[in-house]
Amino acid sequence: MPPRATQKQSEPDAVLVSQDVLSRLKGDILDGRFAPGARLRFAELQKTYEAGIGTLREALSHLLPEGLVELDANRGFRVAAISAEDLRDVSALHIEFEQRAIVESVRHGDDAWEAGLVLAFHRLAKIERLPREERRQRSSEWLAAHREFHRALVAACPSRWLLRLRAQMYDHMERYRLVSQRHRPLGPAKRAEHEAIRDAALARKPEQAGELLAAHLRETTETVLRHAPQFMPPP
Amino acid sequence: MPPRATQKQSEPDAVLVSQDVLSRLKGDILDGRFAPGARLRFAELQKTYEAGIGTLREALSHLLPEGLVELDANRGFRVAAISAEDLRDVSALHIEFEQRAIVESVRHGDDAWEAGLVLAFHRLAKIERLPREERRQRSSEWLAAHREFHRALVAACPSRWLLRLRAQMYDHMERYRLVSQRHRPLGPAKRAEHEAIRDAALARKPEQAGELLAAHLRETTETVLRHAPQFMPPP
DNA sequence: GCGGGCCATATTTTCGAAGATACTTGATTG
DNA sequence: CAATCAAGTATCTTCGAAAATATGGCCCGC
Repeated sequence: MPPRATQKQSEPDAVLVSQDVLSRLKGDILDGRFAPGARLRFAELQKTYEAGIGTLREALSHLLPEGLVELDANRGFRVAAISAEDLRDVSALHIEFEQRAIVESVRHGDDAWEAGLVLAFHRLAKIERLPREERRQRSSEWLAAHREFHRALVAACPSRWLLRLRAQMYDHMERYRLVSQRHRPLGPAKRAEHEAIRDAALARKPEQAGELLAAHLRETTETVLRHAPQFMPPP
Repeated sequence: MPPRATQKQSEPDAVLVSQDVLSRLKGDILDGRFAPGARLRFAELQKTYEAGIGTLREALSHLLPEGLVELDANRGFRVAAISAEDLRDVSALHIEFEQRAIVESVRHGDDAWEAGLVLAFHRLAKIERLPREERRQRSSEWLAAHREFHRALVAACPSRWLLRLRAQMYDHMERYRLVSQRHRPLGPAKRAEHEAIRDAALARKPEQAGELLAAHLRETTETVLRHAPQFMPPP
C-alpha cells in the first residue's frame, strides 16, 4: 500500500507532534490555565492534547530545565510554583538581560532589523487600537504581537546566549503577568511607551532605548507585585 | 515470572532511570566522549546506556533547552556544535555570573556555607596533591571536586536564578575545557588561585573574591582560546 | 478510639513494536 | 555522463501495554 501521496517537496511544517504539544503546553502554563503548583496527570493531559504518554513526557522534560515544571520521582510533574521572591529574582535578571540586549541590538542592527521592528510595532499597535472588548477576545493575538515586538527590539544583539536567557526570563515574566491579571484590573495601555522605545531604537540611541525599556519593565513588575497578595500562595 | 526480588524498603536512591541516563549522557557530552556535532543514534545509545528509546528521548529532551544537544525534525538529535564565537559568548556570561554570584554569596554566607567551602577546597586540594599520573587516572574525581568547589563558592548567593544560569554556563565552559584539553598540554595547576579565592571569600571580601574568581576564569578561557584552532571546526 | 499493617486502586515510569520519514543504492533516460 | 526516479534500508517518531511505585481505605488488635 502506498503510504499516502508521495509529496517529495519537504513541507515547511514538517513539525513533530512533541514540538506541537510542547508549545501548547507551555502556552497553557504561561497563561495560567494550569495553576502554579498543580499536578499534571497523564490521563488528563492525554485527553487534552491527544498525544501518547511518551510524547507528553518528552514535552514535559523539555520544560523541566526551563523551570516551568518540576518533577519529583514517582510522583510525576507539577507546574512550578510562584512566589513574590521568585518574581523579584526573575524580574531583576529579566530587566537586565533586556536592557543589555537592546543596547547591543541597537548598536548592531541593520536595515532588515529596522524593518522587522517597524513591522512588529505596527502589528502590535494595530491590535491595541481595537476596542477594549474585541481586544479581550483576541488576547492571544495581542500576547503574540507583544512578544514579537519585544523580540524584534533585541533581535540584532549578537550574543546568542544573551538572547536565549532573555527569552527564558521573558517567559517567566509573562506567566506572572498573566496569572496576576486575573486578579487585578487591566493595566493602562502601554502603547506610548512601546512607541518611545521603538523611536529611540530607530534613532540609534542605545542607552536611551535601554533606559526606556528597563523603566517600562520595572513598572510592569511593580504593578504585578502590588497585587501579588491576591494571587500568591499564602505560605 | 517474578519481576525481580521485591525489596520493599524504599531505597534512598529511589532515582529515575531517565535521570540516571540524563546525568551519564550529560557527562559524556561534557567530556567530549561524544564529539561536538556528532549524531546521537538511538541504536547506539540503547546499547551504551541500557535504556529504552522513550527513556533516552526524555533525557535528550532535557538537554535540548540547556543547549547541549540539538534536534532537527525526523533527523534526530545531535551534540551541539562548538565554535570560537560561541566560546567567547559563553565565557563572557559565565564569568559575569560567577563574579556576581560569589559577591552575593560572600555577603550572605553563614557558618554552614563557610564549612562547606572549607571542605570542598580540602577535597579538591587533596586530589591535586596526588602525583600527576594518578591524577590522570582519577580525572573524573578531580572534575567533580573542582565543580563542587566552584559551586560551594557561590552557594550562599540568594538568587536562585543566578545560580541556575551560572550552573548552565559552567557546564558549557567545562565542555570547552575538556574538549580542548585533548589537543593541548595540560595547563599549570591552579591550586594557588583556588586557595586565594577561598581565602578572600572566608575573609569576607566580596569584591576581592569576585575579582580573583573572574581573573581565574578569564585565564582559563584564554588558554582554551589560544589552542582553539586545533580542535575547532574549520569553517 | 487509634495507630499500624495490608489489600485495592490510582498513577507514574519504562519499554519496544509499529508507523513515518529520511537516506542509499542502482537502474534508466535524456 | 548527469540527472531522475524507485525500491530497499536505516533511522526516527509515536503510542499504549505492562511493570513499578504511590495512595487511599479497611480491618484488626490494643
